[in-house]
Amino acid sequence: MKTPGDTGFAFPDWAYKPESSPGSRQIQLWCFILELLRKEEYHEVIAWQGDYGEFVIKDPEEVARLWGARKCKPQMNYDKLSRALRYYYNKRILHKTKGKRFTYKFNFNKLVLVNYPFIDMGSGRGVPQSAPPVPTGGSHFRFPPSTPSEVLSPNEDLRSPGMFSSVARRMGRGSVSDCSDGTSTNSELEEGVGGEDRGGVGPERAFRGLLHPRLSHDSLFRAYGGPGGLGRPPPGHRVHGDPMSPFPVSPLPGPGGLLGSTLSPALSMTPGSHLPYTPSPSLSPMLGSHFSFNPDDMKRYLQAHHQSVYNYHLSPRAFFHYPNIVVPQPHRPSAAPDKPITAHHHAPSMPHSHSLHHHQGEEQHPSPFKFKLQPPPLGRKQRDCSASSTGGSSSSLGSSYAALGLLSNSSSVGPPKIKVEPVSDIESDEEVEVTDISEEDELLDDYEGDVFTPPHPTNGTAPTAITNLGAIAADDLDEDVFKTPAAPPMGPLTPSLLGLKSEPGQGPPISPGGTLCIPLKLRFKRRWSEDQKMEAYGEREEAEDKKVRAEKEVVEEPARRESENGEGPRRSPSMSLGAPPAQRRASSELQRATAQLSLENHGAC
DNA sequence: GACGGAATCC
DNA sequence: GGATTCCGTC
Repeated sequence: MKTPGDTGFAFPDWAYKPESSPGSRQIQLWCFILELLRKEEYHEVIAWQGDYGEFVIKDPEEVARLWGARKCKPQMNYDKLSRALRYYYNKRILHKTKGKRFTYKFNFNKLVLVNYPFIDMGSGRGVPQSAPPVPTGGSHFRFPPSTPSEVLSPNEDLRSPGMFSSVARRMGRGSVSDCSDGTSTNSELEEGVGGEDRGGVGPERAFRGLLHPRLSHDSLFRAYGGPGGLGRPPPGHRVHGDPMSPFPVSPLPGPGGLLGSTLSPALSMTPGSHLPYTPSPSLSPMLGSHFSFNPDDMKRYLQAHHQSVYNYHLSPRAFFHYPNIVVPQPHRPSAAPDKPITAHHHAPSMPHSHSLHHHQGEEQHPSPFKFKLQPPPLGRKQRDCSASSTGGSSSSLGSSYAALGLLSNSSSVGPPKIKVEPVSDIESDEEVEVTDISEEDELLDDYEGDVFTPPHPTNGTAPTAITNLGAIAADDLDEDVFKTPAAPPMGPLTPSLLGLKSEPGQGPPISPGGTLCIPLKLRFKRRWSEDQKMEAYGEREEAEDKKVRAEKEVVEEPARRESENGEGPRRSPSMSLGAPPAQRRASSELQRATAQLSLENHGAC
């Protein structure tokens, strides 16, 4: 019923490129699907419906026929087509909306990667897709006060179609990442939770969270189109409270969808997955700024998002990898190892979450790494196997931990196949992909008692230039984001924070070395050698940590299980910060500079 | 209906 | 690599 055009479902143009690329005669299925979704004439066959990015195939056989026609496969049928669609699950381009027949959901986040390969995600490490592992599955997280959602009155007609379409396009431009992958994950969560849990951090909040507090509905409306704009909902379109919607307020862009199109398709399709961090004011600036799905804006957004996510203690998985940018590796608190780890899930505790630990050897915790046993998405056969093999858990544990020592080759462990993944490690796309989403969700809860330890730069992405985004987040976001409810248009997470150009009105950050007015590049140079030393030291430390940690885990795990609820050595009290403010600041400087250089380099492409 | 393995095609 | 085809299973 709804199409991007008539509902404000403003997906970026690239998402609708018929053949993806001019010379490509081999249209991909997802492109074809989008194509159909975009066309009014096929609304009776396939249409957007439900959650953002979600669509329902109303006439499976017809869609299959059309697909077959396009591919010159007259024998095509829904069974085959659906098989192709299922292959997208692992690729995280698409996922199934459970419980709804013929209903799938796009994960545009992934598609962004596909269409923006220039955005170096770090050799295969894609967007932590959807599932930016939300610390507590969304139900425990609480926005910091003064989030846009609180600023915007529920009565304000943010759902105005006109506004949506236009605002959406604007905002959407700024929401490329999602981190979501969470999309999938959260999608699962959503269904599992049945919507109740979304009350506090529901889609509405999520979407509202994208609006800058300062941008009233009116201003947005005026600024971005107003009535009659793209996205005017066609008659009969779902509106607020539509029973068809799984949400109190349809997250769908355009018709009834609160800020629907506001979200970029690239952004997690699942509001719930964003909630934990979407509200970050860091995204707000994007609203008013000129952001579009062009490389530069995309990169800016990604960075902002990256940091934003980090600021919200999301799993490292939720991070993109940028060239020369390596996520920090929070060190576990050496001082308060027993500290309840749940605390770190709350924004207020953030200030101490991400430090430059790896630059401060003395502050480092013996091991920044944490490992989490994660059952792999068992195939039917595998499931059978594991099911029949009792005690698989323990045995797998053993083997898993054995694999731990390998770290980079956990998959090589023999059966029982239980994936051992360093919680802190940014998985490669493939790794993420093989992880069963639903299981991930379940694991998210586990994370609650755990700590998301940022990945270690073992991915081969320009290990030399370490840009500690986490530090930035901890350094700046913590200080600014939550302190300035009524931030100016450019908000707390300004370009400078993102390692971009410094805003004229915003003096460059003061660095320890009194580099206040020194250009980023110069500051960068000045810091370079110094940081190199620190990094070298830090990396050695980390390598050691990992090693020791892995060994330690292997040894301790059995004991820990035995002691059941004992106060055994927790794997992670981590989110402490080990770096002195001054050093964090210094590193932050470096990161900014690096980020900028990185952007500049890419911008030149 | 949905899933996913396996073989195969292009 | 991205389907397509077939098929067993749930």
